[in-house]
Amino acid sequence: MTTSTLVPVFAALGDETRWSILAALGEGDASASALAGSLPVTRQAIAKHLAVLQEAGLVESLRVGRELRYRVLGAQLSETARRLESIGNEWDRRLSAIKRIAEGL
Amino acid sequence: MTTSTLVPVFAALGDETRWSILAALGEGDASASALAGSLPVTRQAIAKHLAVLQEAGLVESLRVGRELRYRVLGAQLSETARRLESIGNEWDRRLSAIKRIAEGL
DNA sequence: ATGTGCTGCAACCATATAGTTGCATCACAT
DNA sequence: ATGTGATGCAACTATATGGTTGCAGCACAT
Repeated sequence: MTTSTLVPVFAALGDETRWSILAALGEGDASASALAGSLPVTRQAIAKHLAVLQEAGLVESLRVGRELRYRVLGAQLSETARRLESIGNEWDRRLSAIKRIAEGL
Repeated sequence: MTTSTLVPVFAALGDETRWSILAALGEGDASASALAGSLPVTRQAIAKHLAVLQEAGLVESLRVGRELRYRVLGAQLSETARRLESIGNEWDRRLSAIKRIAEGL
C-alpha cells in the first residue's frame, strides 16, 4: 500500500510548475533534462521539483543508462483522493447530524 | 457547484497547522480567538490561515454578534477528492494501456 | 582517447510564508 | 459611560521555497 503522509502530498500538489511536470510526464516517462526542454524553467529547478514529488510518493525514478527517467504514480493520486474523500464525507456527515438535531428530527 | 481552482486548494491543505485548524473546526464552528485557545499559535496566525482556507473555498465565515465564526465546507473536500481521483485514474488508465501494448495484447 | 550530454552538488538571490508583537477599533454587557 | 473581549491592520523577523548560475563528474559513442 502507498500510505504516505498526507500533508506532504498536498504540499507537493500545491504548485503550478509541479503540475506542469506531472502533465508532461503524462506524455511518457522523461528525465529532468528532457523536461527542461518543454518547460520554461531550468533543469535544476525541475530536478528539485522532481525530488519533492518523489518524496511525496507521486513519482518514481528509474535509471536508463546515463539518464534518470521519472514516471507518475497514478495510484498515489487515487489513494490520496480516497483519503480526502472520506475526510470530506466525515465532515458532511457531521454537518447533517447537526442539521438533523437543529431541525428536531 | 464549488469549482475552485485546484492548486490553491492543495496548497491550503499542504500545511500541518491548517489541518489542526480544520480538525478543531470539526468539533464545531469557532472563531479565530476561540481556536487560539486550543492551538499553540496566536490568534493572528490562525486568522491568516483561515483567510487562506477561505480563499481556497474550504471554510466559510459567519458573523455572530461581534465574533466571526468559521465552518468547514466538507463538500469542497469531496469535490477536490473527486477531481483528484479522476486524474489518478487517467494516469492509471494510461499506464495500463502502455502495459497492454508492451505485453503485446 | 576524447568530446558530448546527462546527472549531482553548491552557492546564491528574491520572494513568499508562518509566525510574532503592538495598537486601533468596534460591539456588547454592566 | 465604561470596561471587556472580539476583530482588523500594520510592521517586523526568520525561515522555506522557487528559481538561477556555475562547475565537477560520469557514462556513452565515435
